[in-house]
Amino acid sequence: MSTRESIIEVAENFILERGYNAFSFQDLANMVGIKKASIHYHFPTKEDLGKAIVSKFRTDFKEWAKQLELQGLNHVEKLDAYFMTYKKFITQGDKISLEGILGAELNSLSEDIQEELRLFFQDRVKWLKQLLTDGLYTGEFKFTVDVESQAMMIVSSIQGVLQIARTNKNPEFFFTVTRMIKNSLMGMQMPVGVKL
Amino acid sequence: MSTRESIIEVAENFILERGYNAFSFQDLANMVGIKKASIHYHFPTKEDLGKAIVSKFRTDFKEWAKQLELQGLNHVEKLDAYFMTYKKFITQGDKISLEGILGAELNSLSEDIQEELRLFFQDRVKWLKQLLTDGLYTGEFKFTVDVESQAMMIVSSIQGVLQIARTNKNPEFFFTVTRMIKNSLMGMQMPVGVKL
DNA sequence: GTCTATATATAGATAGAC
DNA sequence: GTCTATCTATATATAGAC
Repeated sequence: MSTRESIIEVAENFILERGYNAFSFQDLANMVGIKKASIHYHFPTKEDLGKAIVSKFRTDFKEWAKQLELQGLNHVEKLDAYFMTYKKFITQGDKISLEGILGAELNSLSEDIQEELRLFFQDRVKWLKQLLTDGLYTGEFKFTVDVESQAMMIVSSIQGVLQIARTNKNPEFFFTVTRMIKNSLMGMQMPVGVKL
Repeated sequence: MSTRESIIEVAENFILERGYNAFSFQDLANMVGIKKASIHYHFPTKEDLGKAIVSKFRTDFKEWAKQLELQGLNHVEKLDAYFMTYKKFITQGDKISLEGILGAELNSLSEDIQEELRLFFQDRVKWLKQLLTDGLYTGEFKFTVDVESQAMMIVSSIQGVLQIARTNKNPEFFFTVTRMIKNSLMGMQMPVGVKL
């Protein structure tokens, strides 16, 4: 892995763990094992680094979606796969989603990063809307609200529960919420008495 | 209003707008109209100020809940009132919820503030669970999942949608999600074709 | 209770040697 | 591409006068 890639990886972890405003080039340098001036060689400003990371997330998501298509999954399985992309944040390290942290810090970020974040959000909503539309058509999903609202509800609750699960040190919340979303979409009722 | 109260009010706005890590005592001093050394007289450290603010939110919520009881509202109206406590974040200023921003910045906050935030979250979930339980009993609410999961779903989606609505400059998302929550709780179906 | 002045540390960033 | 050295700005925080 190139130094540039190492920097991005370390910075990405810092952002998801602590936030964009709570790590420094010095922190990066320490983790990567180079001096902080060297970080500036790869990313002249912190903003450049921030943009590169959000951009990478967009690219990675598109690649993920492309690979997913090759797996011949049904729409319920694709929904599960979508949830799984978030599961690692809560089970592997003390992280939340990129949208969650950058959306929270929004007004302290450069306009460029904000815009890239909006595009990232739109990518995901667009993908979800397509999934919901297709799943409705095949009969796998049975909800009655319009797909846009349904997609909004999904992204909102995922983003929120990741933060809430971490704050309260209870990863189980994540699974409770994703299970509810899934059951709701499939027109099923949740078994009464599920305890947290 | 005392200087101490002014400081808290200004700091509160900064936190909800930019986050805890993106405002300084100098910023506070400028807004309040005193020198930054004077801020330290009221709050020796930034952490003291942070704790005071989360603590104030807890007190305010308890007071709000107490006042609400005096108004003789039914459970659906109480739910609406709960939503309204968040509405101002999105309509009055470019803010998100305290849980949202501090939950996102969690790992950069002191353990004391984290703990106070957990208590704040628990206050709200406890209140919601009681509302849901009572509303089920009266027949105003008709959901079948356990109240704990339902409460989790509500707080998650509210927290998430506040951030998403702000990021995408679309306050309407907030109303879409709260309407869906309400309809879901009341066992109603959302009208098809609601456009965003 | 608010001020001026200052201490100390660290932030983001650049210059220039190797 | 990485380093040492340095710059400038700003952060949190304190001392002590008024």
